[in-house]
Amino acid sequence: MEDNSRTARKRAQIVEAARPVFLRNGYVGASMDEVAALASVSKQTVYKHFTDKEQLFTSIIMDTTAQVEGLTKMITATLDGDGDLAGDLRTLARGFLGAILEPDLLRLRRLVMAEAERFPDLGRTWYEQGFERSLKTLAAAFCRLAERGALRLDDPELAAEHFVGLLLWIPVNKAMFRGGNDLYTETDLDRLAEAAAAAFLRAYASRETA
Amino acid sequence: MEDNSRTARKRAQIVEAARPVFLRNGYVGASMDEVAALASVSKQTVYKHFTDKEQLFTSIIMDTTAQVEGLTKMITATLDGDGDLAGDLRTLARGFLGAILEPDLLRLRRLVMAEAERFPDLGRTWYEQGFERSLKTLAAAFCRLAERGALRLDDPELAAEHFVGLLLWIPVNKAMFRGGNDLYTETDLDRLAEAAAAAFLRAYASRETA
DNA sequence: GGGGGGAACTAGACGGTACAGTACTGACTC
DNA sequence: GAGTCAGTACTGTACCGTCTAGTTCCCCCC
Repeated sequence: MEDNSRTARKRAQIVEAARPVFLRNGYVGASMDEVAALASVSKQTVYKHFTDKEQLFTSIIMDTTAQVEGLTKMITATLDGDGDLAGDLRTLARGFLGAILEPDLLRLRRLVMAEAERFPDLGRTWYEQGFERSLKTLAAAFCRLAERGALRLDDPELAAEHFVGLLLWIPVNKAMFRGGNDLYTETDLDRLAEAAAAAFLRAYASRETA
Repeated sequence: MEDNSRTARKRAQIVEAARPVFLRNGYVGASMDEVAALASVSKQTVYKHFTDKEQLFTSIIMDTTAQVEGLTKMITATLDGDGDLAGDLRTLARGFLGAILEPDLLRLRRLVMAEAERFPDLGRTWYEQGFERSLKTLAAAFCRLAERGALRLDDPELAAEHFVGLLLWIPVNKAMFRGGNDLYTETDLDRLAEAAAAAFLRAYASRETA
């Protein structure tokens, strides 16, 4: 499965080292010398694996889109049970918050957005692979809930968009504009999740369950 | 009122020229030589008005917080009438979308977020002056509506956060990750505003008006 | 009204630094 | 022993902030 040849190992070293360098300093601010030094690799080796800085950057960012798997699993695991809908939505919301406020993911978001004009394909792909894919998974789960009569919705995708909007707009913006990660306590996050789930249910629960 | 002395004029020239340079290239990518050239001003003059690149940057970003006035006026002008609430909310939502998807404002958001770790004060101030202030204005307007019996809400600020979350999370993220400004047609925006206003009313309208 | 003094300005060179990408050498690995 | 790698020097470029020298503008006073 995983290629353990020397070439592959060196390449992995470079990628691992380059990620934090780009995350910390941005594309322009990142130095290839620092990448090589941090990877314990010579610059020649870096340029053997990646033609130039640009290609190294895009490779690293594109690799991160695989992390979405975690979110999609969380969605189906939480919503496809038989528990009470309100509790499940709260749990899912809380999980979303925890995942998306992870400091490294925030840095990645900042970086991709900052370079969205310099690397349009990068931004578009990241949005589609990360953002839209989890939205579609959520919409599908809502669809199943609607078929069981728990939700009332004409447009599952719109409902999914509204769910994440209610939940994430405020905390993500606050976190994106403030460097620190001590913005919210655990109970703050619980409260945010609770409020978003409740508002969502008022807007989208079928009448008999309310 | 406005200072027309040579000093003030030169300073204005520099600021006007520097804004697009920073917006286009980011903080690290922006060149002071380019700023001076674009302002038709010598570098000496630039450094007479601003001690260094950092101070020029923060001055420019801080200046933009004044633009919030437009949003707050829009809020009170739209919601403090006697018209039907649903229509007013739709109008307000549509206005928000138009304003926040302005390409230069998007670039500014990208820039401030990208530099939020390098300039923590900048990000925090921008968030508080721009973001929280309009949220508070909106919450106050909702409060007045609740007192007239049109809305049912325990926490006006939470309701305001939910309103903008429903409305903005999806289109703003899409726009931030994709460079182009041809993302949405006018009718797309109308539809987004309509859907957000409707969902908000389902969650927050008092029962008798539903 | 018209000089005159002084601050503000232009133009460009310069020092110091940092960086992308290349080239070379000697050592290690398979 | 052949290819790959570390270490490092090197080239060319870009940029910040300073400096010098000469010019223009503004304002006050006669």
